[in-house]
Amino acid sequence: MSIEKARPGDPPRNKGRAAAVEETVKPRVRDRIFEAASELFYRNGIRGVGVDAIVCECGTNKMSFYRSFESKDALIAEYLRDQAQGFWDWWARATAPHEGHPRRQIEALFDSYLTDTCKKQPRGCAISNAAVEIPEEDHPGRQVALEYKSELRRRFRKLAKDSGARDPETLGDALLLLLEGSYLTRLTFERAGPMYAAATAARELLDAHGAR
Amino acid sequence: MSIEKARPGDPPRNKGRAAAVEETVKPRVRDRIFEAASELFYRNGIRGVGVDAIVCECGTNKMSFYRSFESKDALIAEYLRDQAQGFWDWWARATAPHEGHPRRQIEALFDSYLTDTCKKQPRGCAISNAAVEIPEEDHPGRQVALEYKSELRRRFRKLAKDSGARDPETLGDALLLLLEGSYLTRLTFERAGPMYAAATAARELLDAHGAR
DNA sequence: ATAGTGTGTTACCGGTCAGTCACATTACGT
DNA sequence: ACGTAATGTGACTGACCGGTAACACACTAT
Repeated sequence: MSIEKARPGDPPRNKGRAAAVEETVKPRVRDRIFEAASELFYRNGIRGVGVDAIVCECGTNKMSFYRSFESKDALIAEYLRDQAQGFWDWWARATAPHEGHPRRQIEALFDSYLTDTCKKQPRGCAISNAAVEIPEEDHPGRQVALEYKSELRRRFRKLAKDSGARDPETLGDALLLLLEGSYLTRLTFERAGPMYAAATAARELLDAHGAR
Repeated sequence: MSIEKARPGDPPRNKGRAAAVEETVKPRVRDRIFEAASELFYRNGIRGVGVDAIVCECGTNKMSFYRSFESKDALIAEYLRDQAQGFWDWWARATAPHEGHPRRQIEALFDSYLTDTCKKQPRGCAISNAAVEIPEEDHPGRQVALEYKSELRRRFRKLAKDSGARDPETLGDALLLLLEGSYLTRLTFERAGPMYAAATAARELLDAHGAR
């Protein structure tokens, strides 16, 4: 419904791209597919994007798709792994300037989320969305989501502990809830949404737990 | 993948049900369809459930379906309205015993969520899930989700204000984030998940804002 | 020049999707 | 007993789904 389905017609919008002066002038088909799939998966949801739409978007064909990926489900799993990696990279960038100051790292995460991530990610957290879209227990993408979430919990609890919080498990979990809630509300509140309360609430919780 | 698809074969599991002694011994087809659809939608996701699966589950057929509902999308919208109503009913039940004590009402909501709702709702919030599954802006179910979320925000902010919080908008939004996050984490953390930090965090935030 | 590798083309498979048709059957109120 | 309303049956449409087959082309390194 109203989601523009790509038809073999014509938007091979990455085909004859202006050859960059770089030496690697040839983005392999596999990379083009992966990039197009990532964008479509995020925008329209995993289940809402078919293989045809993906190959159509990057101007290739289904055979090339199945020469590069074992199956659509395998691509989904890889997409989620890539999203997770991107998140950890962001995490590292946000916390790096405050090495050794766990409380400031936590604050930086929430601040950075609001100023950067939140604006670029209108559809919330790709991995959480996948967890919603994939109810099948044995889907290859589900394991990725599970590992990502428990690692996220582990990190928040670690930071809470390092900050000297009185109850680091509860504080870490609460911070996780705030972040997850923030991602989720991006889906229904366009701008000026409740996610802007996250950073403030995080600081209040840090104070309540005596984090320093 | 591994989600059991209903086939016309045989689980009309509600057809010749034991006639209750009640007077309304005849659940109309429409109601049977709606009930089956609600359960399937929640369990397997909206997009993961076809019309065939629904009518098969309650032992009827597609014609009866389209005699009762204009379309699948219309049924989805009605399903979401019903879910929202159920949520508001729960809200009323949880807050009623503490009429006139907004802070206690907020605490009761979080306590009730953890003791009741959370256990019965292994797939989180049906409406949030729908917001993830439906990217189409003009889908009839989307408007329902939007209204529900903004009403939820309004209520939390109202309670926060009535409790005398110093910054009721921020507090209300933060409480909303905690609840949303709790629902979402149900999808990836089976038990002993981070949602159990929600009630504690809510109390800490209430304290931080001087709510009484 | 040639061989290999990567890529594109077209057609196809079986299955599922939402939705509709004409028609047969049941249930119920009177 | 009869009429009517509710429900069931099976076949069907056109579109899309994930996935595959056989074959043609283009580039590049030797």
